[in-house]
Amino acid sequence: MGRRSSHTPQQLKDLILEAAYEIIEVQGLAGLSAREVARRIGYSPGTIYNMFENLDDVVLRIEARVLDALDERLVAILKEAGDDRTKVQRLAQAYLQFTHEKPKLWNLLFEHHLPAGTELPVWYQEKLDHLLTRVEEALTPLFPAGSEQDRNRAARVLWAGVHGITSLSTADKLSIVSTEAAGRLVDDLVATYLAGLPKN
Amino acid sequence: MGRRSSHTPQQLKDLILEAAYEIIEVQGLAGLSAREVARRIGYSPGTIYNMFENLDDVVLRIEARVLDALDERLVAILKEAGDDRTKVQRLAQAYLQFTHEKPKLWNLLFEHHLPAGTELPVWYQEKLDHLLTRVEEALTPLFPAGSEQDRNRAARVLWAGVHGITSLSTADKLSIVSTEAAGRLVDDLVATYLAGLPKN
DNA sequence: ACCTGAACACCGTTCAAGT
DNA sequence: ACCTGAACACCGTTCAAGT
Repeated sequence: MGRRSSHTPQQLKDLILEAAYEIIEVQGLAGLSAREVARRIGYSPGTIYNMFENLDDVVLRIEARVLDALDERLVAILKEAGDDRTKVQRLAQAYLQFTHEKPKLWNLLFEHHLPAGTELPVWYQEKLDHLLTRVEEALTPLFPAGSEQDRNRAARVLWAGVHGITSLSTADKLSIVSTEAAGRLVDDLVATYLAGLPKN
Repeated sequence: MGRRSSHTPQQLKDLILEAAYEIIEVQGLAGLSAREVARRIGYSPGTIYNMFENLDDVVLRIEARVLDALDERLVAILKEAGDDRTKVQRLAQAYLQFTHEKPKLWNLLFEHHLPAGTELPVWYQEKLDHLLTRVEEALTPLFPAGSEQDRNRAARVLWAGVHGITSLSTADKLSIVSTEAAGRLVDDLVATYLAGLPKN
């Protein structure tokens, strides 16, 4: 059939991504389908495949938006004035808050798996590395010069630790009842871990 | 149609669970379908629904087996003699090792979501609580009497922290390269966190 | 050139009907 | 009583054909 296009390719891509974003935000990855996206934007399913390689490609671009949104928040905190340890605490709390605000979108990053044999794109790994860099930055004043390796290990441990708390708490798998309780665990992790670092 | 049953109901249930376990172990949750299970055991798809409520019910029972298998390992470690802090380290390493041995089965616990509005069954929550109890047990000698609340918070923080490291490392989202590197992060988390606890 | 929509190969789940 | 398998309402993805 075919009809005269009423959208530029770029507009069409954005339309698709917006629709996918909304579906995931409300219903999670399980609610997403190419056919549902097509229905919402008033195009046929085939159109999705004219604009993107496949559904995984669409999902990966939503993930990119989520990673960028979190990065913005972390950057804003790093710009604030404040005590070094407090800044690390704020980063951790910002992560927790972000995941509790948009749990389905955040969960997407861990629910979604590429088919076996497919690797995450390089730009995706770079975005992850970038987030880790924000934590490393905040930790720099707490480590003596030349101990980048220790600092980077600490950044990974704290990052993963906060991730574990948020992940188990949003999944209701930590036998805690509230977001506040999760916040206390995050505070405790950061405070106690930092207190346990070798003095310098 | 219908044919004379060649299996007792219990045998049939076990057959279904075994088939589902194998599919998930090799292909992950994405590879599981009621039709594929039926094919493997030589019954029709409808039979799955005679024996279980639905596919989620089957998956939940696989999850139960996984949780039980981890619990067994933790119990074995608690029975060993050894330094208190070392025991906590061993528990954490056992968790890491378990998740790296059976990554798809372990991932199941976090990939699988019940439909909106459905809650995890009570027995599932109890199994989770039970695992947490193992960590609390190992931490008891490290806390003064009467500080159960602090101890339980520490157990949750360590549990979630180790979970975060294993989860991000098996998903390749921590910019680390090896299981050994993940092991070092786990050691560092436990050692540094325990070192940072208020002295008693 | 752009977009469609039928087609293919799948799903989960139900339930009337057959042995 | 037990089990089937057709039926319903979905999927992702492709690609010949229509405008």
